[in-house]
Amino acid sequence: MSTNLRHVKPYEPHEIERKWQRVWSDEGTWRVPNPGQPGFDDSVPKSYVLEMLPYPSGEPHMGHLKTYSIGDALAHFRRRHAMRVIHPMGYDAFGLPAENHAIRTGEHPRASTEASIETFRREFRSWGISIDWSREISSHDPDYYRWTQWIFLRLLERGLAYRAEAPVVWCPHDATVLANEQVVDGRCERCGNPVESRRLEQWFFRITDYAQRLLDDFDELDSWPEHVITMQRNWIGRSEGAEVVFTCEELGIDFPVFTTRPDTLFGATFFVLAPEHPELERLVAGTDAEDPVREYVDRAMRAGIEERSAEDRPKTGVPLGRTVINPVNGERIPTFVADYVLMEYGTGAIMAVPAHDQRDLEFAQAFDLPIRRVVEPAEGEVPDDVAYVEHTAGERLVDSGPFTGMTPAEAIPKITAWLEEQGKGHPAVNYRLRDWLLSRQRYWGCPIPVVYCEECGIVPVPDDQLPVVLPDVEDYAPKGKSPLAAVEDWVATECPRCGGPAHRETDTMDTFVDSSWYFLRYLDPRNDAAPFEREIADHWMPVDQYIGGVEHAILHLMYARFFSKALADMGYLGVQEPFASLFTQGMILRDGDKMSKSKGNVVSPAEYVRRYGADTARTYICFMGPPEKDADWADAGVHGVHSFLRRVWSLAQEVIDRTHPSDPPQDPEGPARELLAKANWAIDKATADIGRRFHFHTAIAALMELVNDSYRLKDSLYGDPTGEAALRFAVATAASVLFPFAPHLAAEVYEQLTGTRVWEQPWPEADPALLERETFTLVVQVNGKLRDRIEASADAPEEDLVRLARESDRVREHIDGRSVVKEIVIPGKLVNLVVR
RNA sequence: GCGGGAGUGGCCAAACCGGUAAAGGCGAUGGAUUCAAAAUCCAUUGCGCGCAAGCGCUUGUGGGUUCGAGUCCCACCUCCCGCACCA
Repeated sequence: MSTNLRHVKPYEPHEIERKWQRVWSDEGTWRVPNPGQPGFDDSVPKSYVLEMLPYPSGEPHMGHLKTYSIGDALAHFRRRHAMRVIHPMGYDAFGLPAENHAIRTGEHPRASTEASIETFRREFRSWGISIDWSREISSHDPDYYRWTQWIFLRLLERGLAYRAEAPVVWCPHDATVLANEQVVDGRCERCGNPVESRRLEQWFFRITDYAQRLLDDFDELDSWPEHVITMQRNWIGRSEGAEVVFTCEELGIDFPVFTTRPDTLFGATFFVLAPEHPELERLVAGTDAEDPVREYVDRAMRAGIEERSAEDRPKTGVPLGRTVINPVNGERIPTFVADYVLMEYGTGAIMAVPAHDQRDLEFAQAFDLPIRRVVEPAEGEVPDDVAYVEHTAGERLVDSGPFTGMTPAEAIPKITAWLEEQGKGHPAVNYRLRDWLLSRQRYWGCPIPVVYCEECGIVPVPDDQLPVVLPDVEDYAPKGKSPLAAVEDWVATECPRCGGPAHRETDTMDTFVDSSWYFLRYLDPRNDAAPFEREIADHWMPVDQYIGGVEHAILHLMYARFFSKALADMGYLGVQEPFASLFTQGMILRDGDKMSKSKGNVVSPAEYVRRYGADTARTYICFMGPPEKDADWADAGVHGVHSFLRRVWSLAQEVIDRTHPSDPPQDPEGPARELLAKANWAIDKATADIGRRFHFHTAIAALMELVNDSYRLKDSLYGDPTGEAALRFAVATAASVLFPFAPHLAAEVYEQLTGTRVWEQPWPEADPALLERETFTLVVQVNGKLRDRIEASADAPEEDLVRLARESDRVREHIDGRSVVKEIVIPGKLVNLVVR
């Protein structure tokens, strides 16, 4: 039995952490050169390990600690597997919170943001994260946003950025437009207030051009969580069907509609336009319907998007008093305006088939319109108040002219082909994805580099005049246009093309633009001739492992994919997909809840680093459970991990004190062999858990077992050279494998034991001879129930195992006269005797 | 409604290919140490019956496949996440 440790020097995390942080900082340990720079070595593979860059606000929170603890563990693990790891850091510094703070306090967003960056930088260093600080960037730095503007101009030249009037989402509280993606349940993602629909002229990126490629290229990815791919797939929302033209003869207007069910065309009994539809005015101008329609449209536009999309809302609408012609049968059907039709999906107009669409059915019932079934199931009745939309075997078209009797699957291509012959339609693919609205009527963002000239219209700012520097303003309050509009001497400029009077664009860019290419700037951060050199980018890209919160599953990740594809198409980049592998971490909770200031349950990393040291905080984060899952922060758990680290420290101090450096023993016996085998088992398990699955918690648990066994066995090992060598090896191994999680403690202990720097050592490899056991515990079952465990020789043949099993007293009791009808033998594991 | 994920001791969790369910941690109990407490070290700790050897039960519920199921199949219940009047 082990006794209390001899008196040893106590574990002083702060002293150790300060020491190693200074070494890493002074020596630039984590710097990695680019191709062409001194020290560049292409003989080992590169690995780009990247965590999502932080938005600097206040101080880092637990989520940051988790992201960077995971990423750093991986970066260290890969470095020690002979990879050149690039592991940079930067700040997503533009954004609303700093600006809202400025509105309240008058403090310039630059001042508060840079103060926060200083705090983040200091804390990241205090965590001992292995960053190549020479590559640090911030999106609000003119040296950075100059190139954001440059990329915008390239997209503009290529027609991928454009200005257009369109129905857009407006947040009255933040007084700016938003991207569709920034609306959550009809509310502004930032401030939580209901948003409205407005028709405004805005800047867009033509991401819809890339909809199909954004879907197809999921195949190119190495390892992304399936649910993230699914979320993006749903967001892009590809539907196959047909575009069909309905014509208003009286006015000679064609109305194309998109449908996934051209087989139900003969069931169309009316036609509906969205309130935002641009042809509405023309349809009703000068008719009796004009006033009621205008009133309905006004009301629909005033109602918030949240209200409009509320569930179970009764269908409303107004007849237009016009008809359109159904191209398949020449029938004139009435037209309506109704807000259940959305302008942003399809063409903003639909053919209504109440028999086969639940929404159309509800509208038809409310307005007493005919319901005509044109697809019949093979058997069974369909209730009157339910639209028949299923696709079942044996269903057939009815009352559908020449297509009657076909199955829907047959009819869809035939009807579409017929429409095409008539010039009334064609096969079509529709996407739910909308173009990315990038302009914001706010101050703290990257200025959009264009001017408006009375003669020349929209004129890009020439490259040699970039950056368009964000000027200081007096008043940050939003007034429906950007605060920049008030800076008259900045706004007034001359046209770069004709030299005449012109004014600058005063909107700024969505901050997601800044973060759509930052991972490329890290690669060539001081380049002042281009955002990055293609050769350098192609060397490091793609990001081999990207790590961040699942909240960016759609927005950031899709935008960055789009930017990469556009840059690749323009020849600036050699990869289509920026992030080969993605890992989405779970949240840190407190008492089962998200941490938030309003709940008062926020715990800050700094407090725990101060109390226990960074190694404890980081190791605890990695020990809490599988990192992809949410996990509850528990002070008792932190304490447990701290005890473990202290056990490692104290054990090492005692071992250093009582033993002498030596090589690991060659072929030990007894407890020395047992401990050596345990150390090799721990290496094997931790390597697999970290490398294959990111299951740091089980890797750390294996180290706990190794340390526990070392405590249990150490007193029987002291005094014997072989035993002491095994003990030294076990403790050095524990430190070596612990290094990715608790780098300071591990570096200190490893140096004490071996005189070398642990990060310069290759990752340990388990000795196969020591992974194999001479004996194993044979599990003996009778009829599948565990009846005995017998120590058996590892190389015993199957017959011997069966014999051992049958000879067991406990097994014989359970056979008890019955006969063994089957013997199942799993070598090295168990024998199951089936008796009857 | 559509799509995705999850349910294992008092709590967090492990069990990777169908083969000893519960490794590791927290908590709890007992002991050592201490004037005492904290800290530390050691031991016990799924539930039930039993003095004990032992026996039985146990992975949300109910079925099935199998010599053997936490793991595979079917049906259901509960919870979480994403999207949602998407034509």
